[in-house]
Amino acid sequence: MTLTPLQQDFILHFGEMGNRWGINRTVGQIYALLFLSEAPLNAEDITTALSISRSNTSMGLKELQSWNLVRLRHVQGDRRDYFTTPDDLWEIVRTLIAERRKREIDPTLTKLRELEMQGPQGDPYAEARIAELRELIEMMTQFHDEMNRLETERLVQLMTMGRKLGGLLDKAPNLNPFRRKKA
Amino acid sequence: MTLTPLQQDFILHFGEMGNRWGINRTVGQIYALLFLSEAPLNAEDITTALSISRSNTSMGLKELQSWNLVRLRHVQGDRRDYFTTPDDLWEIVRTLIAERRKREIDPTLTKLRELEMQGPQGDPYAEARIAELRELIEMMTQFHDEMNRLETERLVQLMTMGRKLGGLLDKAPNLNPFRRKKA
DNA sequence: CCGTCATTTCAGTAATTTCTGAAATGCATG
DNA sequence: CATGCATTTCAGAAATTACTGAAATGACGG
Repeated sequence: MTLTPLQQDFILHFGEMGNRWGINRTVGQIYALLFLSEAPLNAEDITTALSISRSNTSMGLKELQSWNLVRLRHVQGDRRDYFTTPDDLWEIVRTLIAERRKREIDPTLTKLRELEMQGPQGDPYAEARIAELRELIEMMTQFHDEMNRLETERLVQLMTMGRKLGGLLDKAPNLNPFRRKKA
Repeated sequence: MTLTPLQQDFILHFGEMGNRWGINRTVGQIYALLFLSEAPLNAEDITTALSISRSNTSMGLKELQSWNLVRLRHVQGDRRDYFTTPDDLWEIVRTLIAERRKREIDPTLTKLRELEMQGPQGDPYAEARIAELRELIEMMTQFHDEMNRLETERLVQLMTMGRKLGGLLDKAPNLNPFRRKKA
């Protein structure tokens, strides 16, 4: 496995960004390599392409699988595991959002509910703050569930509406208690 | 500064989650403490409440300021700096999204554009993949810009529409080339 | 079952990040 | 312009995370 300069550049960037994305450099690089490769790659391919140890590749792939970011494939007459990323970028985005929610949001929602279950503790401000935060997170996760239900085509329609979105909301029936707080 | 059990529990949770959110434990704890405190706190308050070093507090506050997550306040006749979090949770969410975009998305968008500027490199698959990724990120960042322009009231209206959202899109004028790909 | 090859695990090491105490800097007041 | 506080900086220590090579496990074909 030898890389083109374009691949090199892209892979190094993903490696650097890995930290910020909550994965390590190697995992970012493995993902970038798979993302740019049309054909599925096996662990040996990845190991040589990135000049890392075989065990590091194994751990990186395990991590990517735990994120549901790679797909396992098999090639006829070859017992090694091959990996790819989905062709559909929207599928990748959906996965990323779902997994980040699972890791970054859901545990906190659980904790907030747990704290509220314990009832008043004589700290009204903190209790109100926690309740408000829980409500907001619930609203956002419910919205995410709804967005997830939409077909990609609809999602793209919504996202490309631009300035028209405000106008469309005007036409919507008055569905909820938050609408028109003041006016 | 002595903490209630409720505060303790919440603060420890935010500390643990800090890693996953791309900040460290201390920064998460400082934020949690400020979030639950009605009155602004100074660095000394934070240092004693969390049993950390004064310098660690200083660095943590600097980090939170770089994220625009805390507000600096001053108290009459006291030359120390006091800190709070915004009362409005939606403002906090907007800030979080904006800052994460700045750190996690924008640099990659820049890099992708840079790679495309270099023109064809004889690797059509990788080039197509990069172009597709750039387009998707551009669509999402533009959508984010639009959402950001909406007043909170409108945002809440949109988010609480639930199942009605699909129906509303039906009523929307056909604005874009992605709509109705097949049918 | 045996041998071969692929993958995973794991203990030790390397690299990185976080935290501390001490020193330096900044800044308002008398 | 010295003094007293508040804050920041920074070098080293402590803690955590990432990576490697070697050994263990698994899985298939003969």
